[in-house]
Amino acid sequence: MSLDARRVLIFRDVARAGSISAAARHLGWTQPAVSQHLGRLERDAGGPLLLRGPAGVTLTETGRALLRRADLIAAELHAADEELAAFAQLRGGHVRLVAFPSAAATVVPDAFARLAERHPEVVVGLAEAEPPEAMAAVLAGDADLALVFGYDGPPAGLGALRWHPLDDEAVALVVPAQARAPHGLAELAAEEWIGGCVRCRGHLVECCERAGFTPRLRHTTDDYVVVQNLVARGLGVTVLPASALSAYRHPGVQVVELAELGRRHLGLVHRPGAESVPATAALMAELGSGPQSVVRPAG
Amino acid sequence: MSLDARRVLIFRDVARAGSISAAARHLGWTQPAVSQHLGRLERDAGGPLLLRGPAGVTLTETGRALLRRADLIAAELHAADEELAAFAQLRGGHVRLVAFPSAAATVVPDAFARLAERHPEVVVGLAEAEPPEAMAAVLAGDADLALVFGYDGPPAGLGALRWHPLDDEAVALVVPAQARAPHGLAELAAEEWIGGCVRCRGHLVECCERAGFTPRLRHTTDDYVVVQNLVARGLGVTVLPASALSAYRHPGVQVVELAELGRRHLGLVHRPGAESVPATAALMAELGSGPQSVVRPAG
DNA sequence: ACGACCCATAAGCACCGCTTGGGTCACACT
DNA sequence: AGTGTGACCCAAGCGGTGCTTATGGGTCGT
Repeated sequence: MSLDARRVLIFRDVARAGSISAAARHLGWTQPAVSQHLGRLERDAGGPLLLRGPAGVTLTETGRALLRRADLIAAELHAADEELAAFAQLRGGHVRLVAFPSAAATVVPDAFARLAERHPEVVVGLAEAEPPEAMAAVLAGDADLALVFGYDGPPAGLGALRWHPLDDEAVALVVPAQARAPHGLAELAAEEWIGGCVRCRGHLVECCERAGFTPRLRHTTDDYVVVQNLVARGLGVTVLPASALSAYRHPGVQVVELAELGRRHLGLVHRPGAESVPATAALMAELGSGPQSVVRPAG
Repeated sequence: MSLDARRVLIFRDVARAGSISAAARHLGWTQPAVSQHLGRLERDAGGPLLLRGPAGVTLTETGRALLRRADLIAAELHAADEELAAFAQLRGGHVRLVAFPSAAATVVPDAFARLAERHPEVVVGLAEAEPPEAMAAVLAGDADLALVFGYDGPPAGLGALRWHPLDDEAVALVVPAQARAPHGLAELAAEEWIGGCVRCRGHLVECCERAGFTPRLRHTTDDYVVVQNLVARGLGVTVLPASALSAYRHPGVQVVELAELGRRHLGLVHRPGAESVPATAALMAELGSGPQSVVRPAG
């Protein structure tokens, strides 16, 4: 009744690949080899882990439970691998970072440059994903570190993952330059709003509802240049984090920082224990120590 | 460069046992077997993990780092083992059943009650849907089991799904009590007909066309009480399955079983392999073993 | 000095596990 | 309806992993 760790990891490959054949191709094996492993694993498990269909496999409830464990095991094994490689000093190790797009274009390259200067032997990998997906990637062992943001604290759904705060920034109201400067969100209940990315939009709606109204969302784009152009032409109002406004500021808009919009917190998410992997720790240090491109408000 | 999970766990045994020989005894192996595994693991790791001494082994710095990871992996594997054993022994697990409305109100509650008595930890879910939608739900993975019916065999559109027959019942002609008892469908070509649910209506039309005429459908309702009221008042004739007539029988109607109406087959539909998922198998057993509320005809 | 531990290495053989080559099934395409 | 494709499983074969036995070095105790 004891499971073979190797087969559990093979099962994970199958679950992630979506079919036995695809997993076999990925492993460089033939399909029956993987099939046999799964058969024995299911015999050990006492029931089917996945249902074979004409277009691949789908997990059973038992299989989904095992996959959660398998992800943890795979991630831990990978971390051990990196840690040992660093100890062996054969190479500096490998860090895989997932960052949300705007950070990937700003803070991350700086940190990568500093890391390359200080630890030239460390190899870095970068993928872009919004916070929920980024955290899922870390949880699944596909990444070591996720650069994410949350409003008024770490993002929701941390689960067993660890939160390592880096910085936080104000969120500001953006209205046309010629408009009367508002002193509260409630004054803008009648305006039309421009939404950003999914998470930003959710936060905007939340703040407005706390102020007593539901915003009428007209346009939606996550490009902060486009957003400001729309505002300058009077097509709506919006909110933007300070970093976006420091990267680009349209002359036709005015910016009003409001406490009721909360603050946007930037931070890293990782698995417990990952912070002791040298390469990961090095990247964390660079992301935390460097000159933040996130502009701190004067007050 | 990647570590073998099995060797990592063997290394953990050695570290915990304090010597290679002790770990070998614990594993039921010989000492060289463990020694060789460690050798290969250290080769993969790129450096020594433990120092061999006359009184056993002591971990190197690298080894201690690996041991921390190995403990986590072992714990996770053990947890997975227990979790899977719990599923296999039906301590927990979910089954989601989709049944057509009249069955959901009769057979299903009985089966659920028996299942709850025998396997109190199994959680069941129930949704109502007509056979085609129920089968689609199973195919889409939204349900594990569909309780459906078909005429003269399994319903059409099985596709890759499996059919598990439960029972079958006669379908009878329902005409006003004072009418002359018909001996065949063809005698009723001039009558007005009352249709039931979509599938039942389709089957009725099919049978009539096989008898040489197209029925004139006047009323349509899937309530078997209403249908019998309409028939009793001479507003039309219809067909009903035996179970509906055993649940309610209007005194003003007479019932004639006709072989040309075929039989209505009750059964379960599931995805291949699902029948051996413990929780699903348990519900299937209860649905199959219980006293059927579908009345078997005398003949 | 000798036995009792610890360990590694070498050679042999069994069996695990991957491959090859069948076959079924469902679906899409002609 | 026939055919092609891609999914899966099963059966048989064979190579290599991995366990065994056998042997030897090393360091402690007594």
